[in-house]
Amino acid sequence: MTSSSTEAAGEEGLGPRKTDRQKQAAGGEEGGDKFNKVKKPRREGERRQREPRIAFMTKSEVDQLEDGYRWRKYGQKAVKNSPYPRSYYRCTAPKCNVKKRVERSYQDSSVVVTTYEGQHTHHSPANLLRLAPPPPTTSFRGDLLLLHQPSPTSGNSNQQAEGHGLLQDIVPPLIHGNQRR
DNA sequence: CGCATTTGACCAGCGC
DNA sequence: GCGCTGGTCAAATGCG
Repeated sequence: MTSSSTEAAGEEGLGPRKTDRQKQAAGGEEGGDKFNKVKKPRREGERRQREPRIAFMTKSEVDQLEDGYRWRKYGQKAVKNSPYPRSYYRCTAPKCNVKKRVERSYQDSSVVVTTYEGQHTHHSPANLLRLAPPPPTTSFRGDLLLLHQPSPTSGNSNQQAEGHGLLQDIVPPLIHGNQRR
């Protein structure tokens, strides 16, 4: 976190999101418009949309990889490339717009592809708890495969070093196989 | 009671 | 121009 920071900057956005979705299944007489645009009005600042997407494979049987942060599942969709559905997680922190995308490998059901988007702006709850439970036998961290991120920007060679030190930045060294729930 | 999860619906972008 | 996929939100429900 000292330098790097790609660009992120963040702050902004998340403003005009009042558009009430209000499903048509409510009450009944709504008349007028049935639904307003309720999607991402990302329009301001054309110089955006370049967050560091880090995708890496992790050999694990559970989707909820305890990386030290609390994730709230906000969606699930089935992709065509995989017979398994893809789960979308988001950091529970209000100021943390970090998103996580968990998908199972279509070849190895024991391997899940986790794609992190953004960086945490707060400390991990696990750190505050100071939990230090020694994992008994779970050693899924042994297999970590870095995936490359294709750069859509044509003409601009955007293929910099792959992850490397970046991984340690997004993955805190605090992983305990303690699963609640 | 609170929080996390689940499911459905809708939109936006891209491809053909 | 239309279709499809992917992505996100919103409300409801269940469990602790």
